[in-house]
Amino acid sequence: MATETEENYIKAIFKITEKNQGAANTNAIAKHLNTSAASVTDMLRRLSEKEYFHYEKYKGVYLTTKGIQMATQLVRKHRLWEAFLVDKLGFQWDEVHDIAEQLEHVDSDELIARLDKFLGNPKYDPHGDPIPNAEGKFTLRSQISLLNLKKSEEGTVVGVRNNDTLFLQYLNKLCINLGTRIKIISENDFDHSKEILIDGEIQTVLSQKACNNLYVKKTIL
Amino acid sequence: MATETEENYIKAIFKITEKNQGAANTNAIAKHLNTSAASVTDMLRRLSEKEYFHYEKYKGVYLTTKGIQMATQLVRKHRLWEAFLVDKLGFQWDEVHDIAEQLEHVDSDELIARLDKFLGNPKYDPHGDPIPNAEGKFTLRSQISLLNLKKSEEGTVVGVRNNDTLFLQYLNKLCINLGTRIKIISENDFDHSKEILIDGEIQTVLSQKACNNLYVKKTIL
DNA sequence: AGATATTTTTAGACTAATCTAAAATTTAAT
DNA sequence: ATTAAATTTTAGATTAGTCTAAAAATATCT
Repeated sequence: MATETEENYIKAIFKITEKNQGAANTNAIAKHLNTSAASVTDMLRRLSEKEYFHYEKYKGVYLTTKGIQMATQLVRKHRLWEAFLVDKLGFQWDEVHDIAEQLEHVDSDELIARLDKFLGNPKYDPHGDPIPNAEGKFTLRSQISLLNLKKSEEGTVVGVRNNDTLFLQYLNKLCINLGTRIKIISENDFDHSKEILIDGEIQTVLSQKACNNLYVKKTIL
Repeated sequence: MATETEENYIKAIFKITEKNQGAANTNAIAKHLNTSAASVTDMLRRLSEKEYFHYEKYKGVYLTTKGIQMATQLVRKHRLWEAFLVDKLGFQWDEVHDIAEQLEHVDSDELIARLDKFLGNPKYDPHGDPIPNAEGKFTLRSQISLLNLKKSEEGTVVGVRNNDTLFLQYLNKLCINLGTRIKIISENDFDHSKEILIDGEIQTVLSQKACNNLYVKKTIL
């Protein structure tokens, strides 16, 4: 089991990398945890032995699969507790963060499974943020166009911007339907076209215009 | 705010003095907290500056009013969480202690007030132990579970904890009803079962689970 | 009362997490 | 391409909580 401090470091790194798209640097983590850069370096050096993340001196840090799993479960716990505090105890949505911050460190899988069920397996917390399931999967609520999906990210098709027949026929030919999984293999900076993988099988290229027309729910993990 | 460790020391001292009627000694605290006597001495010396208790070398320790208040609030929090885990999340009464042990350290008076209300201001936890109110007062039980009846003590059945059909049928078979007198003949330290005498006639053995489920009014002898 | 056993405390050391100040490295700018 | 600025790391210290082994105090038993 990880200590509370360790869990907070993992969560901070997760949040920073989620936002910044790239390694989390020492100063950002220090600011996030309200501690000194020296402390962070120290902690990263010791914690990196536990393989939650990759750490290279002066190069910042990014989570391993193990680290991402841990962070996702923490997010799940945090958001379930927030849902409990608002839905059951009648707190306002802006009063619950600090309490959930404490509750999320309580260690019991059984507790979280039962809490989830008690709340009716909610998909979103009181802030509208998605609650990961026990396996760590969750979809972003707001659908985004494929334009906003970055390299190596994945999403599920949920719709199109407009029902242009030609576009729908085009999608058909590519075997892209509602529910189809799409992964971004690479992005072309010149014309903003994207190389994509359809349902883990077919590989093709979509133009910027096509990407803009296609809505997906982003898959985390 | 006290650290989690500090809170655990206060609670241990409270429980020991509650039982032993007198100062809590070093060894007892060490055993209770599963730590060494040396660590306890060390902790007592440092903690006594915070005026939660009086400490004199070699003489043991007893709580001040401040310490008793703190301990009582911890007990309140612990028992409210246990009630939540059993009544709302469907845990068994014997599964909740370790989880409540973690939850009780979450720091928010507002949270506890709302939890209390949400549970319907319960007077007793799932083990039949009384829950102190926000001011630290709690009602003495006139009814206690058979668990708390010691060897050679006697009581009259006044109720059951929950109306589990199987349990009621079981009681029926043993000729145990409201008003039945029960005397404890012996206690088994291994599995906490008790040998009992029913209405001065029938002798049998009740498991810990059965004892916990059966409420009696203790007969003053 | 004196010897023995038990309990408690001290001494010294360890780990996790933190700090400040100084040194090293990377990034940005002229 | 140097220099300046920002970032990151090291060095050395601190605090809370813990440990073992040894010393000191108290309790127990003839």
